[in-house]
This record gives sequence, structure tokens and C-alpha cells, in this order.
Amino acid sequence: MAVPASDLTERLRVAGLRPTRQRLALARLLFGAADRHVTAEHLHGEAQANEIRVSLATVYNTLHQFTAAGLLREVVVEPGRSYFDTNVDDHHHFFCESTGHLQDIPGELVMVGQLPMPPEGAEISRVDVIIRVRRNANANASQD
Amino acid sequence: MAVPASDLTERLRVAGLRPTRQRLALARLLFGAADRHVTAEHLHGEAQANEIRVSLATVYNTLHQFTAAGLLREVVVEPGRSYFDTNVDDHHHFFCESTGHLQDIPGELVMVGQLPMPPEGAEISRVDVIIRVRRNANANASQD
DNA sequence: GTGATTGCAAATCTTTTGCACTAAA
DNA sequence: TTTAGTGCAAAAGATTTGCAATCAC
Repeated sequence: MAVPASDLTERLRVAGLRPTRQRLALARLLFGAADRHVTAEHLHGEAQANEIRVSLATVYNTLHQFTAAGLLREVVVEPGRSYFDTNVDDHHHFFCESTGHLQDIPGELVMVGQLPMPPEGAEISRVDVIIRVRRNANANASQD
Repeated sequence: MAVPASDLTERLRVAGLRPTRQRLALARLLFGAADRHVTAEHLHGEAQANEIRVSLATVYNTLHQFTAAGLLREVVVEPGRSYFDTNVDDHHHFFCESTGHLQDIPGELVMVGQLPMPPEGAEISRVDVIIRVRRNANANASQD
């Protein structure tokens, strides 16, 4: 299903990363289906569930290497835990404080007009908009 | 200088917090002068520099209690470290990835038009806009 | 072969916790 | 008194690191 292995191999090569067994397996989990938001811990668990032997340290290395290569984007919304987003296009996030769930918002849906000048000597590297939401009291267990 | 002790005492009382020696001392550091952004570690160091005996655990407790009481606002921009902002008005932030420096942007300066609908059963608790900046190469050591 | 990559376990860093002690009301 | 608040040291959780073993080229 989805992305042939050869494409992933190529993608890693282009990014300057050797297509090792571990990286390919993680790439398949990450990019195999729809956009996703994972933590290192979560991805490691998923790898194990799929009988892929990878150490947690390698998962961390890989996530950071992918991020540096522009294949992933790191999203910081909670103290003490990083999420990695497979969607690297310009977009923003809903973050549910009750459930810890992240959800993309296409970039066009939020219009940030008229950015203020950055401090002198600095240039903008990214604009993050995080809409923090909370489940309201009378919401029944329909989704997260 | 600044805020008389009696005001701080009152402020804590109103928040439902006993005005203990430690809380008053930390409140004086936090609210004594202009708006600031501190980490627990930083505030603890500052307390020690001012000969205020407070344990790091109490600094954490206090920061969280002040945040729950609406006296502070927690800002998450870096994995593994929380900043606390003495400005609790509606506003946003510049975050310099090179220096770790946070700077307020008055709420009016950023116009986020037309928010998308939050996921069903959820209500918006806050909108954070973080403009990540980086020192550009030819910036000399003028500020952070 | 040779250098990049991996795995493991230990180390690090920030934050939280348990619990006896102290202080505010 | 009585209960909230504090300090300490230990625990927890996420992430990083050092280094020998392993793999890609």
C-alpha cells in the first residue's frame, strides 16, 4: 500500500541520508499514508508493533535528521514533549489541551495580516499559529 | 522600588494564595518591574542572587499556582523548557531561535482574521501566534 | 575497507512527587 | 490548633551521549 520502497529510498538519498533499514522502515511508517503527528515514543511503539527493530535513540536521531532535511516539521505545543508533523507545507494547528491531539489547519484558512517588524538583525524563519482548544463539558466521546 | 509589598499581598490574597514569604519574594521579582519572560531555573537563580531562600520545587509550585490564578501565562516555544510571561493580556510573541529570547507583540499588531471552526465538541481556549526569528548572519552583537 | 549508522546503557535536563517540617490564619 | 505551604532528596519522563558493533557503499 502507498509509496513504493524505491521512492522512499530516493527521497532519503536526495536528502543526503543513507537509506538504511531503520530509516526506510520509519519513513514507510511516517510517509506511507496520510499526514500525521507523532512523538518519538509513539513512533517507536508503532515500529515495535510492526516488528521493526529500532532503538529509541535511533528513532530520535531519525526524526531530527528528517526534520533537518525538511521531510518533517517539529511542532512544540506541550512542555516536555515534541511532536513531528509529516506535513511540511505552510499550515497551522489546532491543539486540544484535553487530549493532546494535534490537527492541521491549512495555511490559507488563517490569515495573519500585517506582521510586525522582527527585532533588528533578525529574520523570520516561520510563523506558528496554534489554536488551543479544550473539549467542552457536554461533549460525548465522539472524537479527539 | 515599584509595587508596594501591601499590593502584592493583596494580589495574592485575591488569587486565593496565602502571602507567604517565598511567594511574596517571587512576586516582587516577577511583578516588580516591566513585563518579563522567565524560566523556573532562571527565576530560582535570580532569587538566590537576591539572597532569597527558596527551593527550586517551590519556584515550580509558585509559577504554576500563579499561572492557574491568572497572574502569569505559560509560553511553550522550546521542547523541554517552559517560559512564564508576566504579561497576561492578549498578545503574541517573537521567539529568537538563535538566542532563546522571547519578546512580546501587542495583540493588536497581529490580525488573525477568520478563525476556522474548532473540531466538534471543542471550544477555543487561546490562540498563540509565535513568530520564530533567527539572527541573520551579518548581525553584530547589538541585542538578543 | 572505511566512514556513516545503530544500539545500548548511562547520563543529562527539566519537572514532579512524597513526606516530614514550618508557618499562616 | 489546623491546614496550607515549603524544602529536600528521590523519582520520573523525555531526550542526548559515548562508544563499540554493524552496515552501506
